[in-house]
Amino acid sequence: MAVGLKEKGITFYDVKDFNLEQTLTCGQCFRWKPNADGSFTGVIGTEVITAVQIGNAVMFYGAKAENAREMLSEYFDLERDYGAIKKILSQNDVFREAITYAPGIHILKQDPWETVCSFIISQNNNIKRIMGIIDRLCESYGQHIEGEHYCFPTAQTLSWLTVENLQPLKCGFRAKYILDAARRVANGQLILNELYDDTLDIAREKLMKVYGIGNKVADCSLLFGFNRLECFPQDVWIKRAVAALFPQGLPEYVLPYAGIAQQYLFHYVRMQPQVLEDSANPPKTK
DNA sequence: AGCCAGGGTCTGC
DNA sequence: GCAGACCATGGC
Repeated sequence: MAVGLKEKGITFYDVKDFNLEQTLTCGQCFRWKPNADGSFTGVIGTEVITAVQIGNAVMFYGAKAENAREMLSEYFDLERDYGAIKKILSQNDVFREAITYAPGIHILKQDPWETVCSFIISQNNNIKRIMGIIDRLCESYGQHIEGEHYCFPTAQTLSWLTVENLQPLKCGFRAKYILDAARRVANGQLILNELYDDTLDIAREKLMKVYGIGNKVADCSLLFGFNRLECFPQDVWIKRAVAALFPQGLPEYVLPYAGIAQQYLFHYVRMQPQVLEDSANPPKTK
């Protein structure tokens, strides 16, 4: 059983436009695991959290911090009016379909360093394997919390390592990228907290000084780690979707929420790839 | 068995 | 500026 019966939880009643499962399995995070009872367990910062949704109520167990409620609300972006945003995006038929498929996706606000490091690992990789590498990274170099749960290793910790130290993780050519990012963060060449206040162009530029961070990883970091909702990361799936479904580009009214729109679209085309089977753009994959 | 994956860098035009 | 080779590894 994932949750002790006597453990006190934090409950958000009457959440709207939110689905825990959709949010945690749509490909924006890599450390939440489903339990047999329908709940999910993951680590936020230094705390092991188990979350469960019953209708419009979401309960979180395991949070010990004083400001846990606030922290959880921020992490899951529970205050934002997604209904209003979905209404705007739904003016477009494609986004309306994507939203209908998974209307409960929220953009998480994850730890910046964890997000940067995780999306470096994500490059030219598949989600299953990304999760395995990150598990091994945390188990090898993250602070132990309890049971099988570990913190994400700090940049300072990783900055001391060599590619040989990372070899058992099987992260391949990405090892040197992880180390460059860790060293830049540890020695102050890259100050992640600055990126909250920077313009998008400056923030991107700073991230892309890291060996191994290009446009896409920078945008994923800013979207999922800094809540920069106007970022529109383009991986292979989104590029395919844009080519097939938005040959003229995105509608203007989407741009302020392009990141949210992107996540609905990403999940939709990955789960329903047949929507990309357009006679004008025959997909390469059979 | 062979193509693909939430890409980026480097080289050569 | 752009195309193509190359990078590690394993999921499917």
